[in-house]
Amino acid sequence: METERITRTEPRWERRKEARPQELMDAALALFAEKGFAATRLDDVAHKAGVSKGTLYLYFDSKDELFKAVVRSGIVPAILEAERLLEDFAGSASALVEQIVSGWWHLMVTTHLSAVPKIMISEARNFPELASFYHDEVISRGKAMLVRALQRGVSTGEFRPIDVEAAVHILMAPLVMRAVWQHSLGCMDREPVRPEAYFQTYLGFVVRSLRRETPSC
Amino acid sequence: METERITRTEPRWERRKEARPQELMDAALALFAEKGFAATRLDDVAHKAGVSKGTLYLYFDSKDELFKAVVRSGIVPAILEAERLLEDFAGSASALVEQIVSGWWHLMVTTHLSAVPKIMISEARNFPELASFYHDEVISRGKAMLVRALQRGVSTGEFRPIDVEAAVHILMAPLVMRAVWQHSLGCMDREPVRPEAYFQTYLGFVVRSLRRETPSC
Amino acid sequence: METERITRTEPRWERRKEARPQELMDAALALFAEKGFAATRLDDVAHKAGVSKGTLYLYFDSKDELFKAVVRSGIVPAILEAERLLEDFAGSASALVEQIVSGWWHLMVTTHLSAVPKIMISEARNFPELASFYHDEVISRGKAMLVRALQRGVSTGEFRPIDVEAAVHILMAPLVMRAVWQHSLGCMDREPVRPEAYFQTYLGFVVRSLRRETPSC
Amino acid sequence: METERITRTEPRWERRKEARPQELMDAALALFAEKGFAATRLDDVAHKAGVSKGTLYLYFDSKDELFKAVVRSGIVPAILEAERLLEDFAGSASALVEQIVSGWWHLMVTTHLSAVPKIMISEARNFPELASFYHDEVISRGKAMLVRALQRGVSTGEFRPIDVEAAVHILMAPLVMRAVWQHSLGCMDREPVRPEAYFQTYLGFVVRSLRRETPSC
DNA sequence: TATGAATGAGGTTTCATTCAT
DNA sequence: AATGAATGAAACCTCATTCAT
Repeated sequence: METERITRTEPRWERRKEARPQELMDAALALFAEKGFAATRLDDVAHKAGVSKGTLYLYFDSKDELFKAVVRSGIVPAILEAERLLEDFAGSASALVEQIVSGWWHLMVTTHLSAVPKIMISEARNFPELASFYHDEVISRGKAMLVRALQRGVSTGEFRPIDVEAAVHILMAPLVMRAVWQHSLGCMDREPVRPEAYFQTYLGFVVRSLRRETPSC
Repeated sequence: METERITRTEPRWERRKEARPQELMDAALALFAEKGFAATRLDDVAHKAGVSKGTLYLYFDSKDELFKAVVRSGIVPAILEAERLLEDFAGSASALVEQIVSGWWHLMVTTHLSAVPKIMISEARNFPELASFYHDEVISRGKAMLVRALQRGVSTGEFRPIDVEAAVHILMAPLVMRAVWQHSLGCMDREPVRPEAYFQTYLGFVVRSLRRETPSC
Repeated sequence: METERITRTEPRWERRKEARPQELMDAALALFAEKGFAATRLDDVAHKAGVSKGTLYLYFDSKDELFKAVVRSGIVPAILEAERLLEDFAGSASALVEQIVSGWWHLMVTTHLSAVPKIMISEARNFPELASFYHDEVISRGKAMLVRALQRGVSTGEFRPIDVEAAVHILMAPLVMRAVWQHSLGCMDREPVRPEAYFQTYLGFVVRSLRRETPSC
Repeated sequence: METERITRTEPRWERRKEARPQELMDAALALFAEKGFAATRLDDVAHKAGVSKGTLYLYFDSKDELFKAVVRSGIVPAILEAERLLEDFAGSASALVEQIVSGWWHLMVTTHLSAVPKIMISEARNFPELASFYHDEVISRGKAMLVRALQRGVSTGEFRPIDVEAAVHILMAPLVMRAVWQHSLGCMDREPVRPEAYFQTYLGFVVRSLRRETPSC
């Protein structure tokens, strides 16, 4: 017992109060996205974050609260930033729409947040309160931005007249779907469509779908 | 609330045993779509189908097998019928595309099958074998139909040149997304877009996205 | 597998829907009395009752509900019967008091219900709702019986004037204490006082405590 | 609510480490009495004593040891003092008995020690060793004092002949019960009996129970 | 064939205890 | 001496699965 004193060099654990919540949420985000909420075990979340199960409960009151924290902290900052960016956008309606969809695309490509839409869609029914929160804080506000952009284009005559509400859903679908797909059936694709090709083709579709008809000669 | 049983016309005691599997799969489809796979209890499935939990095991070996049977029996017949219908389609590429998307739309609107894409997307990662099956038997074959239609349009000059693979994903996204939405966050929409408006707007987008550019004067 | 067919003579379990609840409550009563509520494991309760843990949950929603059921089903019938017996009691106040305390003593000696006062006293603070129920349904009604008997004795001059409310507590204390003692420190007594000696001495004290002073000569 | 700290007169930083164990035991006594042993969390004990959980372990090796220390330090000094007081008591047997019960009553009313009988009764079965200690050091010695007093009264003819062992239990029951009651179901009493009324009525009962029968004329 | 009581593995959650700071 | 973050064993509870009836 007293004989080996030098052996233990590294401590059994470290004290990392500040970093823990984010590490745990990152681990949880990944697992929720991969397996869904119910199939994710807290043991695995803790293990992935490099702590024990008990530690998780120092920072989150329950599995539900962890899930909510993951969604809230993951997406709300992004929507806020988007709103700030667009606040005093000066360009054409086309450019504005392109800015919005590019912003979303960029967010999904450069971060792990594409998992959030997937888990929200998968689990909305089991978390009505969270779904309500997500609807109010993310979807409504995201839609509002796009609705305003389309209405501006229509009223200036830059876009043809359209059902703006329907159009927003239709325009966003390929972007949301791509994110969702990556975390579910996408891994089955033998020859997945490359991201750039997908987005460029998508942009081409958006432009042609919206612009005013050029009178044929 | 959750207790509403499958409607039956025959009296209980004459129910032929051949009908049982389908009744159970119907009940399961509804509950899987609503709550997800893990959160659905077999007790509830059995109760909704009007039988006891033990009976369920006379027809399905496990919860997993029930799930697979639901997906398989729900969607494969539909894809088969679609292929048969399109086999000797004679019209233009536009008409062909419209036929395909209308067929899907009709299927989703008139049956409960819109739940299948939702649960496949939600659970694909937990059922790799089933996901593989679904990919091969449903997605690949569905995509193939649309790819052929687009290629035909492009080669005849009816459509502009496009990345056909990407286009298929983008074109289907608003349709799949609509189905998925209904079974998740859709219930949060205060003023949901009416189905007809959605589909008509969608069709307008599809047409304008694909057709050859009219040379401006 | 197929080779040994005669070996298994007794089934893995029996179906005893009717008897289970009482068996479980009996087991729980014994263990709650011995170890207290928190220190009793449901595993042990189930094992003592000869079933598995899961079975317990077929009959009781939670550990709390099991505890409440034990108390309720154990004591309420006894109090009811006591009230019925005393309803048209015709003898003297002394005889009435003796009837009441003898009834309690008999109940404690001939059944396992002496555990109920012990666990109620030990756990009252952790189950305010149950304590309230017990107070209203058992203690209040028990006290009421004794209060009436004492008042009758005082007003007929059979007993000396006393503070009836205080007297009830004091008179019951040796009876309740004896029950409680048996389930806690009693097992430490090297030479426990025999039940009959205890009760006879007690009765002697009661009589002398209550009866009117005989005027000294 | 539970957070009220032990009142301190010295400022925090000067608190001598000698005071800590008693502060912790005071906090523990209160919580053990209120919730029982198992339901008391060491976090709460530490918090109530104004220290952290880790500090508690500097003074007590485990929750069990803390519990034992609480009981030991709470009650042994009291019994010692009682023995000293009674050692050369010169009055009548009646006065001696009254001195003993008054001494107990006073102790229970003026300190928080009434919690000790309650927790010992509740937890005796879970702590056989402690129960044994308590039985030998407290109950036996307390009983011995009363036994001697009664025997003296009987042999001098001041008391009537009685079963002394039984009488001791019966005489103490109303006192012990009152202490126990305060920490359990007592809080349910709508109109609790006032302490003075209780004790005076009790004393009246004791006197009449013990004194020699006055021969009726 | 049909039932539903019984099972028990596996998950979430709590909290006494340890130990890096 | 003091802290409180981290641990992990152990408890409650759920529910897919089995099997006596």
